[in-house]
Amino acid sequence: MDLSPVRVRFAPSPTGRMHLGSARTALYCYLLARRTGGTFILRIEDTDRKRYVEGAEQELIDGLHWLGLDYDEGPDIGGPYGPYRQTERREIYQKWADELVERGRAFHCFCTPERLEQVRQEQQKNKQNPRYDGTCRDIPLEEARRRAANGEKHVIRFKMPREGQTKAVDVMRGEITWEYSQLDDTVLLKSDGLPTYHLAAMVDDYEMKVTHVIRGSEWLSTFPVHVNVIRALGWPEPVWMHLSVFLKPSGKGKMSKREAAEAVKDGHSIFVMDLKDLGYTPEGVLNWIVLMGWGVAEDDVMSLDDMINRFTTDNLNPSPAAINFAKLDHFNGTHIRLMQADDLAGRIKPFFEREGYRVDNAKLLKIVPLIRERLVTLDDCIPFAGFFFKDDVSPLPQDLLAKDLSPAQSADVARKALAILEALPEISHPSAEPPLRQFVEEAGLHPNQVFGILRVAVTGQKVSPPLFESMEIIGRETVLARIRRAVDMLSGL
RNA sequence: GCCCCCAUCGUCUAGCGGCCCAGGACGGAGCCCUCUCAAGGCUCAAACAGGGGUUCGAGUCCCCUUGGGGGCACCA
Repeated sequence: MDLSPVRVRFAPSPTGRMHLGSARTALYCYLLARRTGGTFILRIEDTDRKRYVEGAEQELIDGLHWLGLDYDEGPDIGGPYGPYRQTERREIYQKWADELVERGRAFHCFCTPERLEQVRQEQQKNKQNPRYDGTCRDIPLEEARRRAANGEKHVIRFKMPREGQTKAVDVMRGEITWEYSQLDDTVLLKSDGLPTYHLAAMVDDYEMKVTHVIRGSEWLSTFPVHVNVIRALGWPEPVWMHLSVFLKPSGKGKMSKREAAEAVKDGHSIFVMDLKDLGYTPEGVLNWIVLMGWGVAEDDVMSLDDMINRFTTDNLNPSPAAINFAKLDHFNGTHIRLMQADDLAGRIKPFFEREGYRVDNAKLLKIVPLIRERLVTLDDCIPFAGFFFKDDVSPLPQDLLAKDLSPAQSADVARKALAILEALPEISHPSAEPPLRQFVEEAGLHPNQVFGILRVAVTGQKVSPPLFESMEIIGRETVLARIRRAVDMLSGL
């Protein structure tokens, strides 16, 4: 791979929520830019005002920031080639559309949408490929300009050659060939004066000196249109990469709305900002998506910096990839375990607060080592450690029963353990474990029978962080009070 | 229907003609550790879609078939 500095852009349209596919495209753009010491640009492709969604641009920006994919030029921070929002660049597209018309490579088309729709249906009925029928293709330029000047509604279409073939190179796939007979006179400028993607993106990439285009493979079919527009204008061609699509977990087809909803049901989502709320970390998400379409032989746990150092366009994978949420869970848990205690504490604190707990930082820092290797997502801190911040716990009586022991026997065990702990001036891991273990042994019980009762008594739950460490954090008086209460409950069974 | 793309374990992938009776990771199974749940360690099962070529030799190159995906808008 050539390592000279690139200029790449992530160019989403603000028409919906930021999903995994966008995130991966952005990530690869970012990696290539950072790897080569190049520039990463954010450009908003908002030329479709019908599909424009309020707030979508902000979610895109938030998503990139959350993931840590900082861009060097963009709508909110500016840059030398702005503006970076296409609706703010209309005159530029106008100018180049005119240039194409001037060069005889584009033409005014006055056909109404209704007529075109009719033609399309006719063609389909006759089993022909739907395509522009060329009605306005040969209107003399002066006449066309006169009609346009008179305010007649029109679009500008690219005048695609009628015969022969055209070729273009995608780095992942090599050379691709199309017959011109299969290509259409694509609309470049809409009747509202705004450009379509096919013009806008090419113009902006040229004006913004983009050297490498990384985009989704849904653009592969219009790829020949794009290279023809660029060549008609005599512009230098960027390096092209069309990333594979993400398939739903079953591998059968693209992620659908229904599928997306299904994912949410079991705690997952294909939307970046949902993942944040669900307790996923940028590290986990990034590590997960970077490996979908780009493979490494070994050592697949990577930080963003690792990815930058290792990324290369040489082994990008063109085949579609099925989304596998189990793998996200794995990477998320792995990165959580890799975090420094204070870092992790800072990240789970908002999740406790979201549940309404008042969080003491010093206490939180003591809890982190106890739960770190148990968290798959950050919000798992609630089931594992929520009780640390509760004034009281409410164990289920039947949960207090030890395996193979009657209520009376369980109560007896609890009473004896209580006595042992009451004899201690303070309850800590080192002070509490030896005498309790000794008791277990002398009583001929299984450790779990004794510790299980205490766990439920003290934490209120059957699954918890390690018992002695937990008791130490909770504190002697509270621990004793809770065990006394458990003794009472057991006696009443 | 037409055009284009893709094809290695269930999934994500390594492999760019001999280093591969195919490596890693997730998931699965088993064992160990163990106060619960995890984490961790060890072990196992699991793939080159099929058929033709090319070559001394093919997962790797070519063709066909099959399967999958994307697209066929005044949407991106």
